[in-house]
Amino acid sequence: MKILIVEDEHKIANSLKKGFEQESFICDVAYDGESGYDLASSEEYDSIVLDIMLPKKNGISILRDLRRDGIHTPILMLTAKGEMDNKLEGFNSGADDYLVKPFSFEELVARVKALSRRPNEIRSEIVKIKDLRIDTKNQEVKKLGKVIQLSKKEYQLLEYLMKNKGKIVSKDNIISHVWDYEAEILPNTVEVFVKYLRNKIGNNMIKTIRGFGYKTG
Amino acid sequence: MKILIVEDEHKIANSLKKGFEQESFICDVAYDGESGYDLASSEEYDSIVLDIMLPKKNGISILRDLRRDGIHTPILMLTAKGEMDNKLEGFNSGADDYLVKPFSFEELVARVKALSRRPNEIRSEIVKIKDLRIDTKNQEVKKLGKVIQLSKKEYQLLEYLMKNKGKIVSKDNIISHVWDYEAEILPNTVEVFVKYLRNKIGNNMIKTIRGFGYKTG
DNA sequence: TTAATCTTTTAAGGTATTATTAAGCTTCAG
DNA sequence: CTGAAGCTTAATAATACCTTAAAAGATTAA
Repeated sequence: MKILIVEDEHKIANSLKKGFEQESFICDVAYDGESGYDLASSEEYDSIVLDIMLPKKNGISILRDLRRDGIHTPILMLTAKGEMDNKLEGFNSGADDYLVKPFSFEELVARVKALSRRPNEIRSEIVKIKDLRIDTKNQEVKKLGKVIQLSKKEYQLLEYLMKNKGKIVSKDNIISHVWDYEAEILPNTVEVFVKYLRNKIGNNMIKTIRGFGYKTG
Repeated sequence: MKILIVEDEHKIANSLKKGFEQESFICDVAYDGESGYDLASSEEYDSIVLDIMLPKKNGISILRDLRRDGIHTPILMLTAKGEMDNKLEGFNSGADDYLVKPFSFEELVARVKALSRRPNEIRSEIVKIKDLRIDTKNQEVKKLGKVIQLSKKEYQLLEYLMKNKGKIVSKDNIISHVWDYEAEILPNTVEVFVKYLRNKIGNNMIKTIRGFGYKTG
């Protein structure tokens, strides 16, 4: 179980870290909004504990940006009492839970555990190559943050290629995985769809390995 | 703080009751599904602890009916290990938390406290997109402050779409969530209801993602 | 109850998009 | 140079979705 704590008060942050480690969590800490956002974007966490008031980039902005990026890691917001008005705002930006300071550490742990235990069907898997990322839950493809519209077959083909990034996949392979079990499809159909994809996501993403198949990543 | 425990094993139920009373909770117990449902409908509780396997009416059915009745009391589900598949189902039917047996009593208390402490903002959740807002507590939909009259199914569909705003929901998804568990409904029915909704709330709210489903927000 | 009204579901026709095939062209290895 | 493998484009077939209307179920009022 790995979590991220984003909290600018070093004293609080460190005692939280200690506490969670005692509960056998693996625990990263960020002391400002920007590095919090960067870590949350690049690492895979089971949950994120996120303070609202932060230097450089506030918690709500982080939350909003992460969700926009297609990152659905469960997030628990920490709010000071005076920030009460932000609660609704936080929820509306996609927080999964929140806790008002001061809170008992036991309660925080219980909630984080609850969040992390949520079945991952709710969360989504994200595969990315270069500047292209697909969100397998939302079946959404983005290049440099811009959504690319794909048809169903195009999407399925791309997902298959990207899930096998680094490997060479033959046309037969593709046919048996992307089309129905015993679909009678010409290899040319695959070529055509590769062409469609290249038109949409760029020519440099899918490489042809003559005689063997295609390779991505 | 008043809670309801619905558990058919008298031994467990009674020891839970004792434990909670020591934590100064007021505590009702029901030993089967039907009386559990009746109590939950007629009394006001801060939280409900609900076993899944129950005589007469199972936990998921109780949960679903309560939510349908507009009762949003926080509910914590108890699941035996073998019932793991039901977790998702539980969450999807509107459970707020769940615990897998066997669990420590301390953890149960912590979670129930956490649930009961949740402010009503969560329960009567207000979801809004653009100039449309729905109040899930009152099942009221407003556009630019003006109330929009929706039929039951129309409302349920809209709520489901808006609770998943930003995500693509497939017709199958919609069918299994908005209609009854084993309802035999044609995909066309969903299309028709989308049309009805669009007529009432405007065409720009629900986007069609051909081949995948619909997206809101 | 019965009629009147509203809601839910099915059915059928139309349209636009997507999937597939075919045919000619290009590239590359031998 | 040649033949196989792959690329590309356009044409055709299939299908998803929209729309309208009407049938089937509920609900309400008289």
